[in-house]
Amino acid sequence: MTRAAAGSGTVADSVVAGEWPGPAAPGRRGRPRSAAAGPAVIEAVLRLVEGGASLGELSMERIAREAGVGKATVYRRWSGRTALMRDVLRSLDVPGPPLDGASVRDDLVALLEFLRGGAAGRGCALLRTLVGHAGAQPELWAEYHDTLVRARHEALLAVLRRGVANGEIRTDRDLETIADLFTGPVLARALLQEWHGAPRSPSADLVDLVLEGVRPVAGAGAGSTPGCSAGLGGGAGGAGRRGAV
Amino acid sequence: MTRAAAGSGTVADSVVAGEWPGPAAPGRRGRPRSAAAGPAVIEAVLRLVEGGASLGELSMERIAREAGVGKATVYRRWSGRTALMRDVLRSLDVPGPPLDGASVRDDLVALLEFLRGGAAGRGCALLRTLVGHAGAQPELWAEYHDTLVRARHEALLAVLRRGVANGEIRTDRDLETIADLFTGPVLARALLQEWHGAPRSPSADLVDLVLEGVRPVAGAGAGSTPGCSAGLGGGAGGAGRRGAV
DNA sequence: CGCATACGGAACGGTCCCGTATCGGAACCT
DNA sequence: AGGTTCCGATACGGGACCGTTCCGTATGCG
Repeated sequence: MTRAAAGSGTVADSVVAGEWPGPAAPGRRGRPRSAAAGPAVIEAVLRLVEGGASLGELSMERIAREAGVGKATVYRRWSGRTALMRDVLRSLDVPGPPLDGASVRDDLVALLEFLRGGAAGRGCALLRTLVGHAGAQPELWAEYHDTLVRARHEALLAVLRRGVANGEIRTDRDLETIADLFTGPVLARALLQEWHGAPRSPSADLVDLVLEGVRPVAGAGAGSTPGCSAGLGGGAGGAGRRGAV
Repeated sequence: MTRAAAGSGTVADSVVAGEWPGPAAPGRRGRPRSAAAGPAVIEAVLRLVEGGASLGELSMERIAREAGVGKATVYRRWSGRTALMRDVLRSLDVPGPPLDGASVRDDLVALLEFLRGGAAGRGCALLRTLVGHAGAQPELWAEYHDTLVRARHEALLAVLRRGVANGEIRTDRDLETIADLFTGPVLARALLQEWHGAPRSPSADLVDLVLEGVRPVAGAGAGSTPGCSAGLGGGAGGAGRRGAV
């Protein structure tokens, strides 16, 4: 095991070496498994997907070659392509951003910025690849959805509910629809745009624009409606905060 | 030619039979090409993609089988998979909705409704498939983008510019960002959601919410800001129109 | 009618991949 | 040292697909 683990251990850093699949018994007798081979394979998959490969082009042979690993070593750790892809997904399951709860607006900005960051690099490449194969590999998509999407969606809904309680968000619209207003533009741009140096407007602008739209209308919503023209002026930049808790 | 053209000619209806690729000379001598085979192949590709097949699973043999057509017949009309896919994309190039220009809001609703409709059926399946393979097949994605995306994006921008001229849309934000606010939620939901009976909030709600957010803020934007609390009340349903021209 | 061409079907050689097996060597435990 | 296991590499039989070519048949033009 020399050629593996050549890349900067992006994954290896976040995973305890040795906890990879397979019968890694404690009282093992012979030569122990290389701690680097597993992460090297995961990393190779991510590198290939990032390079634009679709799932169909991800042959086990190519993965092993890219990882600098024998094919048998891959099969020794994973039962097949499905099990491997599952662990690739889990390797991307990083905790979400801290939401201090001080300001709904700031939490939304943090969430969207986190989403954009995750959707920018290899996360975006994987998301695109999986979206394209969601029909062909439903359980893989379900795994992705349950592992990476659901938690963040729940976090977003929690923030939005706080906004509703504060009176910053109108109650006469479905909360899921409002959530789509925030995440939709970020996801759509990540998925569809040139995704190589694509221009990105700041998350703060997006949040401010949408917040303006989902604010309770006068004479309708429940809570206290902030002053109608209290918004920031016309200037650019992420000027004043609005409606803190 | 008996088994082809079995499906309801969804594509054949919109294409002049006989204009399909290949040396279809006018003064041809022998047996003329079947007018049904070409559309049957296109239809088969769409059917397969709609059924969840990724590009890698779209073998020429499977396409021919699905179309009830010999493989040689496919190769007689198209030089290969790339040329075939190009024509599949073009078969989906339907004209956009009529934008009467009477109301910016109504035009936006019409555009989004059209977008959602196109992104709901086979258009959505093809979009997902292509997004997944955009890295592997850049020229195919470029063809899709130029054929189907660009025109509608330009139409949307034109409507938004009218909104700017009317004073319905603030000028201190990038128009592309504002366009993303409208299209992003629709596209993201079409691409990511369960896409089998996925719940959809009406386009009108989306337009009204976003329009509220992109309205010029008091004391800043150029045009006349419509009355602050002029919006519709809290009720559900697609109530009153706002800010007609 | 007769010919030219298209048709569906089947086969070709070639390439790639799968999942398994086997190799010589290397690493680790007892 | 000896035994055991993992390592990368390579080879295997089986299968799918590619793009082409050849059938025997069907069909329309001149």
